[in-house]
Amino acid sequence: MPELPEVEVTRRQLQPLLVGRTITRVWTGRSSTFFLTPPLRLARRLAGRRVLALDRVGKYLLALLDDGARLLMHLGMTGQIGDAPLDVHTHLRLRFDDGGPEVRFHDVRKFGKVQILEPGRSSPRVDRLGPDALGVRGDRLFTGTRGRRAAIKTVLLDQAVLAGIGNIYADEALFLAGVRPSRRAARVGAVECRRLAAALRRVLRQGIRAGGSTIDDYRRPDGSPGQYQEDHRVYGRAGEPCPRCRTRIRRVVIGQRSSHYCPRCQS
DNA sequence: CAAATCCCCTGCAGGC
DNA sequence: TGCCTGCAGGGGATTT
Repeated sequence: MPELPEVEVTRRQLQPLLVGRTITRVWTGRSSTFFLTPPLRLARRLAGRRVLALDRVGKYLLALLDDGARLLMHLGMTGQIGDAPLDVHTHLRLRFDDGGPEVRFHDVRKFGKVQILEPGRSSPRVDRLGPDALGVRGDRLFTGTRGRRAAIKTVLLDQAVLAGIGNIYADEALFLAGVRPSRRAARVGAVECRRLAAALRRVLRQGIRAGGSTIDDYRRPDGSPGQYQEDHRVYGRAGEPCPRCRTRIRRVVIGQRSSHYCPRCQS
């Protein structure tokens, strides 16, 4: 479930483990779904490279290398990078010239991805992304939802409109903004868009501060779980009382995704 | 063009 | 106890 906050927490903790260090040895697994760049080529491209920076865009991490290439990484559903477990689900291991701790990419479900982006080149995966959700403003949400007949929840999950929102933070922001997830996106007005944008920024920042949400798989680079799940107001709380009005939280499926909302507070 | 559907992958919960 | 089914979900590809 890594969404923007989980990826950002990963970026911050991973930064000192990658940036400034030179990769000496690379070990890879063989999963063809995980490696967008074939494992042997990826290993050859990484060996000897120094990492200059670690950036995030939406749910993607981008490690800038000293030859101008970039390593694109996505955590998928169950990815963990850093001091991750070493077992059959470990797909990538990086060792460094300083003899310090190795960095591992572990991913049980293999929805995660790694890919080398050669110097000056990008990827449709990145190019397609809308603006990063952490700085979203109401007007962006407003223009991004015009002409969209789909549910507002579905549009929030569209990475081309906003990059970084996933199922949890969409539900949480919609609750804070008082907007029902099933509402048609185009019917959400400018005022509500502004309120929704503020709610998104708020839940994303709160999520980062709490170290992300750990439902079952997510772990920070050091292996510790996040804490934001404790603060979830509606996500995963179907049947529990709304924290604002005590009405039972409802769970419905919207766009193949479970959605949670308060039928009284959200319209 | 938008939206709906399918698929990838694995562990786990629930039913019998 | 063990087997089977269904579900979770990010996101790309395909179909409607």
